[in-house]
Amino acid sequence: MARAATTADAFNAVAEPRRREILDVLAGGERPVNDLVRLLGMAQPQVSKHLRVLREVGAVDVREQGRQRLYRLNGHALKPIHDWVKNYERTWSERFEALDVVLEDLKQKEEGNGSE
Amino acid sequence: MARAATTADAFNAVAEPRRREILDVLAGGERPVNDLVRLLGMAQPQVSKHLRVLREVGAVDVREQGRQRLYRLNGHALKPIHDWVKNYERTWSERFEALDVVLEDLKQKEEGNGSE
DNA sequence: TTGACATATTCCGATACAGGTATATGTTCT
DNA sequence: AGAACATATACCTGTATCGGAATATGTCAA
Repeated sequence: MARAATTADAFNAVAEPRRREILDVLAGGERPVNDLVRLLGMAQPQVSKHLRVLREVGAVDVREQGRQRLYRLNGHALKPIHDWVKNYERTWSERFEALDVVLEDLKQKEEGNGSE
Repeated sequence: MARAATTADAFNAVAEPRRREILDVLAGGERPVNDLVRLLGMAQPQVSKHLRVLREVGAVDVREQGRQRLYRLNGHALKPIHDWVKNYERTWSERFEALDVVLEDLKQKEEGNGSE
């Protein structure tokens, strides 16, 4: 078995920095392909290919308008990533560390009550 | 050029589901390799290999103890992922959508003041 | 219809992965 | 020293990628 396909899920699709850049631009609103080509300075075929991957994982939607294709962000596809990574926020956030202290404290008291 | 190395950054390292599983276990505390092998039901060499990748991107630290190597989570390496994805939270969170409405409203009023 | 424009697809070559299996390295115990 | 244990590394194979270049598909305009 080789590495999972880039289209396997959002995690794999978004591992490519260029695709994140594309999403970052689309976060500002719907865009035709050529806008992305100009704004990101990448070749048109590569943009189309990256967009295909993003479409396959549901991170973007397309709409046809004349000879243009307008791409729009669909952030829903990124929710699983957020859901997973947010559980690690405590490892660097002071706010969560403080919360951990409180919870640990409560736990101590509970144990005290239970045993005495 | 081929796909970026799995060790290129946390995004690539974490695109592999097995490696996320490993981190999820380590979130519960320090563990020797064999614990991971048993808990995740994967072959020992694969676990070692995944741990190497996670080490190279700084997502885990190792500590030697006798013949064991205790691996510990280092969530800091995941912060860039969180920082990136959290900006998309508005696309699925009702709370953020409500905030967007408020901000849009403020913007309208400002424009009104400016032009009259 | 011909041409200009917008986008997608195809073919290429190089690269690196992931799992499997075998083996190497290092440590503890007797 | 030798055996048992814990972990890491090496080698193999199939596969999917990425960028580049060329080309195909589709739409509008004169």
